[in-house]
Formats: sequence, C-alpha cells, structure tokens
Amino acid sequence: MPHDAAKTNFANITDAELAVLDALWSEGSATIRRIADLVYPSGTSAHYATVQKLFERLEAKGCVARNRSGFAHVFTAAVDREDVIAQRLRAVAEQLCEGSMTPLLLQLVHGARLSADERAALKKLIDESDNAPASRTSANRKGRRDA
Amino acid sequence: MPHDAAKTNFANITDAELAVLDALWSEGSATIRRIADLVYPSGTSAHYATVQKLFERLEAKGCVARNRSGFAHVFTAAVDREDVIAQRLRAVAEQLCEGSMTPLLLQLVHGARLSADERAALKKLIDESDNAPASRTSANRKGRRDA
DNA sequence: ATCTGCGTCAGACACCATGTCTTACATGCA
DNA sequence: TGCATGTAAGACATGGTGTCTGACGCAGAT
Repeated sequence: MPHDAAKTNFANITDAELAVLDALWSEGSATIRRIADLVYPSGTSAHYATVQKLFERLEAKGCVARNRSGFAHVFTAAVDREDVIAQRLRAVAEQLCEGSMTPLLLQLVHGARLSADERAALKKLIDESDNAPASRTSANRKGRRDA
Repeated sequence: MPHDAAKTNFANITDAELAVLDALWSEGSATIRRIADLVYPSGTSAHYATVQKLFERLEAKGCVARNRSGFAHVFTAAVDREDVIAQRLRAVAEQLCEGSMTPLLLQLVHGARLSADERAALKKLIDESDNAPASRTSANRKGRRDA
C-alpha cells in the first residue's frame, strides 16, 4: 500500500476540526479564508492560521482534499456527514458491544421517540435492507450528490 | 441542588475507566483488588493504585457507588452498559445531527446487515414504541436487576 | 522594480486529560 | 507489637488539541 494516511483514516475528528468540516460541508468547496470567516466571524489573522492548521490535520486524516492549482488552495470534503456518523457508531459498538451494531439499534428504537412518519419510514427501510445485496455498503460510501 | 457530581454526570468515560467499569459489570460488585486482578492479570502494587484512581474518577462521575462500611470498600456500578451506550449515541447525535437521533437510526439500518430474526424483532420493537407513552425513557434508566 | 497584501509552510507554544505511579497514613489480624 | 492490606492525596510523564508566530513566496498596483 503506497500511501498510508490517505486511506480514509478519519478515526478521531476533534471538535474544532468538525466545526471546520461542517462549514466545508455547507459550502461544498471553499478556501481557507472563506471557512475561517464562517467559523470565526470576528476573525483575526491568528484564527486564519488556526483554520489552516485544522485543514492540514483534516487532510492528513483523509477527510478533505486540497486543490493546489490556484494561488489560494481550494478544499473539498472527502468524507460526508454520514461517513463520520457511521464511523462514530462503529467506534461505540467496538468499545461497548464487541463490535455488534444491534445493541445500538435497540437502544435507539427504545430511547428515541419516533413520530408515525418516522416509524413508517424506518420499517420500510428495514424491509428494503432485506432484499438488498451486500454491495450497497461500499456503494453509498462514495456517492455524494450535493451540499 | 445539593450534590453536583453525583447527578449521573457520566459524560466522558475514558478507555481505562471503561475497562474497570466493564469488569465491574461482569462481577456485579467487587473490591478494588478483585477488579485490579481482572484488568491487570499480572498486577503489581502500582496497578492496584491505578485502578483505585480510576474508581475514584468513576465515582466522581457518578458511574459507580462506593460502600465504605467494610474495611475494603466495595464498589457497585451506578450505570449499566445501556446507559453508557445511550449517552454515547446522544453525544454523536449532538455533535453531528443537531441532537436528532433519526439520522443515527437510518445509518444503522442502512449499514448494519441484519438477519431475518433481527429485522423481525426490530420491527416489532418499533411497533411497541408506538403505543407506549413517554414515561418509559426515565423508567429504564433506573431499573437494573442484576449482573 | 518595488512595495504591499494575501497566501502557504513549518513549527512553537500553553493547556488539559489521561494513565501511571509514589508516598504517607489508617485499619484489621496473627 | 508488627505486618499485610487498605485508603487518601497528589506528583508525574505523555500526548492530544487548539492556538498563535514567524519566515517565506507569489500576485498585482504604483
């Protein structure tokens, strides 16, 4: 394996990094300054550097892609919100349920009070997950349509 | 509010703390030495002190209860595994979905491949969550039967 | 040609959480 | 009286995290 850090290694995204990533998700793609203005509304030049460092670390974790062709680099998210959610859920399952996801599911259905619509949608989704093959897991990992 | 730390404030349980708590869950209730022998099989006296400190912090977070009546204190879990799972899930929802649990549910149903039994059980659970009032959330928080 | 604004790069921090360990002191029992 | 075993309190190294500084490079206006 040639590169080791670019292998979607988004294990631990910190709070500040997530704030940056969140802004990037809402922007689609943007430069550092744009994100810095969003995350730190009254941004000094130091804040700019902070965002820069956070982007650097996000890139190292494979969470964002950097386009170096222009003068100012343009960043794009390499993972979307669902990826991060899935990762976090996997981490919880790993730590507390020996990797099994079903306890999390039970907990959620138990705890979260669902509306009638949500319940219906959920049951439909469960049915769909019935007759669907296994290839879907890697399919939706990539597919991102807009922001 | 009289006491501030005992208010089930188990926000951040660390890995080492979780290992201790895990052992305590499997034991029901136990002394420090017992847990230390489980967590650190070839345990020196230093490891004992480590477990002691971890228990101290777990107590401060309201995760364990300490019985000081005997010579050696006896600890009992004040939260069970489901509580911690629920807490973690809430934290993920907070960080990534503005507190909403449904995205987590969707992600789980989508990602985790379920057996036919699991699917059936899940749908049943969803139906039950239909006609159940809201009081159940606080009911299962307390009810712990054994270990 | 040079000055100035904006960008990048590399690295130095301060701070805090975490896991570990040491020491001093109290208690029960042979 | 001693010794094993316990608790209480705190020191400590380490590493992650967020922040910030300085050196340097490129573009465009004067």
